[in-house]
Formats: sequence, structure tokens, C-alpha cells
Amino acid sequence: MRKEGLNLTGKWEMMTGRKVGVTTVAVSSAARGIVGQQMLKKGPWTVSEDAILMDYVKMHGEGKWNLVQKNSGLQRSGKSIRLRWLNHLHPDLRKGPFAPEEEMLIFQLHALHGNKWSRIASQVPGRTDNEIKNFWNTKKKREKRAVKNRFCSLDFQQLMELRKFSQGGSSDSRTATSTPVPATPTQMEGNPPLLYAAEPTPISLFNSAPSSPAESAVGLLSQNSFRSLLKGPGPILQENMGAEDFLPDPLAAVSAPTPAVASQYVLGSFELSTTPLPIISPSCSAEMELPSSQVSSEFDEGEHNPTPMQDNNVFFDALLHASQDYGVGKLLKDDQAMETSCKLSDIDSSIGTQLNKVITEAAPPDTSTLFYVMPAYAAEWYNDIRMAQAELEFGVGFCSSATCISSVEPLFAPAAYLS
DNA sequence: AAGCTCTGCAACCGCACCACT
DNA sequence: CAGTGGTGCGGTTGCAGAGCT
Repeated sequence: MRKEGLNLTGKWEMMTGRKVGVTTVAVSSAARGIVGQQMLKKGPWTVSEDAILMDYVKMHGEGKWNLVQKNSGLQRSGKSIRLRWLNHLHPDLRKGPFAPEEEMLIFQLHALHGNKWSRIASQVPGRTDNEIKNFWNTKKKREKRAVKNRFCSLDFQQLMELRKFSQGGSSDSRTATSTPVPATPTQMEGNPPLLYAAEPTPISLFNSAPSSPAESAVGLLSQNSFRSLLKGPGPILQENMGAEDFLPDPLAAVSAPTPAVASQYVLGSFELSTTPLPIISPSCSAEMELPSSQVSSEFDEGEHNPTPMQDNNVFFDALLHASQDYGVGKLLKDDQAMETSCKLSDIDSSIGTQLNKVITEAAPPDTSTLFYVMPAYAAEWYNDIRMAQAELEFGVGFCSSATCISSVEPLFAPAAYLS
């Protein structure tokens, strides 16, 4: 047992097992602030405590935080003292709301590093890891709510606008520059359309609020790149069936992005402007089904028998969470991040067992699969899937996925090949 | 005005790592 | 090599205040 008892953490049962007569509660209490008879304070810091700490650091410098508690009279643990200093009292800290430039920087860094908050914070002057972490989580929550609300708040008239819009009736400026491929639905069945990336900025993503039904429509439709995944069950993979047995080759119809473009996207650059980026093609996605029988066996519980659609959701849930949690830079092995395509076997095993398991078992090992997923956009996929579910549930057909994709320029462009 | 709900953020917790003895 | 102290990190919790009924 450690001398001070201050840094005791976890594994109480193991520790008490070594100490006769000391209960779990007693040992736990020691680490939680009771050292001998001395109770360490917890909770919000007072002005006087801050003053004591600042004076101490001014005189003795930073570090040796446990000594601060001993020498200054502060009834706080070393950990608590260190946290208070680094997150609130440090003179270099920049307080107040995040500037747009800071937000942009954080998005870019998160795309690179994932939830490595301290690493991100080290590149954002004056901001702490905790601050950035809170910022990110808050934004994520807010955006999810916003998307949900935008869907749920649509009334009948707006739904009609939406339908009208989806059939090509909008004059919204954001669509005026798009429709790069004026393909008919029939054409698209065999020739997936290209979508051009607009100028997706993280700021606009999170702050955009539709001011009109048409704008709501744009917002909604732009999030529909994965809608087609839910349109009807496709063929189920048999155990020994290769992907080539039923999957079209998307690369035959859609030109892959250049390495430069791909790397920009994967690594989170937002300077995509008018660069054409292929988005998931209806011809392969709408009819394609992940090998759900294999996936579902992993997630089956009791009598539960997921439908193919549910299996897709499991797959995308896993992908979503992994890309959010680890960042897309970590979604692929480092040396694959710059490539235009990678195989399932290239998915970095460190990103999480669930995703890895799902991906590995969801497709034949020789299937070449490429995911270009921006973490911030992964949430949009998710909401898109949820919205599409609601659409099916309530029987409201906004538009066909093919029409959506052909006529609406996305505000953002999560690109994914599933081949 | 009171009570309730929601939201954002400060603080805490458990774990891991490293240096030192 | 094991034990200990110090520190860092990422996830989670709890609370204050704002907003709503």
C-alpha cells in the first residue's frame, strides 16, 4: 500500500485482500480524500483556495502537486490541485467562447487525432484538453438534437415542399451550382452519379438552422447519402459466396478520387470546395446487403433475429462510434490513410474490437472496401439512417433516393465506397 | 412564484505510464 | 524486479443556472 494513500485507485478488493481487517470502504475512503483523520475537500473551488494555490505556484513553481497540499494548507488532493491549476488558474489560459478559427482548428485536429484531447489541446493555444473535450461533446449533442428536431418539426406543408424540392423544383442557390450529373433514375441504376462537395465547414454544419421549408429540405436531403442503404433488403451473403457473385463493381462506374483528394478528405481538410467527390453509389448500395447472417450471430441475444436492415444499422452504428471515438485518421492504418482504397483487412485493429469484428465478419475478406468518413459527418449518417427509419415507419415517402442524390448538392459529402 | 427539465461545464474517477528507489 | 510517487489522459458525473410549464 502506498504511503500517502492519496493515489490509491481502483482494485479495492485486490488491495483489501492483502490487508487484514481493512474493509473495502475504508481503503476506498483513503483514496477518496480521507487520509487518517484528515478530510480532503471536494467540489467547486473557492476564491480563497484559488488565491492560496496561485501564491504557492508563484513562489515554488509548478509540479509536485501532492506537496502543495502538505505545504500550503490546501485541503485538496494533489490531483485536484493540479487540475485546478492547469484548467483554470494557469496564466496562459484563454478563457471565453471558442473563436470560429479555433473551432475549425479543433475539427481538423480531431479528424487527425480522434479523441486525443491533450494532443489536440497542445496545438490549440490557451485551451485545455478538458475544455476541448467538453466543447466537442457539447457540439455533438447539439447537432444530434438539431438534426432530430429538423426532422420532427416538419409539418405536412413542409413535407410537400420537400417532395417538390426533391423532384427538381427548388431554386435554392446551393443546388444551382450542383447537379453535375443530370442522370435519370434509370441511368443511375447502372451509372452511379457523382456528387460534388460543396464547401463543408464545420461551423456551418453545427450552426446551420433552416429558415425556410426549402432550406430544411436541403438540409435533410443533403444528409441522405445513406438513405439508399435502407431501401429494401438485398441479397444475403451465403457463407461461401464471394462479393463478386452479386456486387457490381462501383469503380467501373464511378471514378475514384485522386490520392490527393482522398487524403484531404480522410485527413479532415475542409478545403474541398468544388472538387468532385464520388458518394456512395445507389447501384451498389441500394441493392447491396451486408452479409448480415454472419454479423447478426455476434449480436443475437436470445430470440432476437435482426432483419437485414437492422444488421446494416449494427454495422453503421459500429462504424459511427468508431469514427467518432477514434477519428478517421485512426480508422485506417496510418499507411493506408493516404490511399484511395483499402481492403477490410487494412482496417486498423486498434480502433476497437466491435468495429473490427463487425467489419471483418460483415464482408468477405477479399472484398475491397473503402471508407472515407469524416468524424463529424458520421453523426449525420447515423441521423440519416434514423430518419430513414422514421420515414419507413410513418410511411412518408419524401423522395426516391436516386432523385435525392441526383438533384441535391450536399452541404457536406461523406464519401463511402462499399464494393 | 414554484417546480421541473435541460444543458453546459467543472471536477472527479480510474487507469496507465514513467521515473526513481 | 517490485513498489511507490507523480503525472497525464479520457470518460463520466454532478451541479448550477437557464429555460420552460
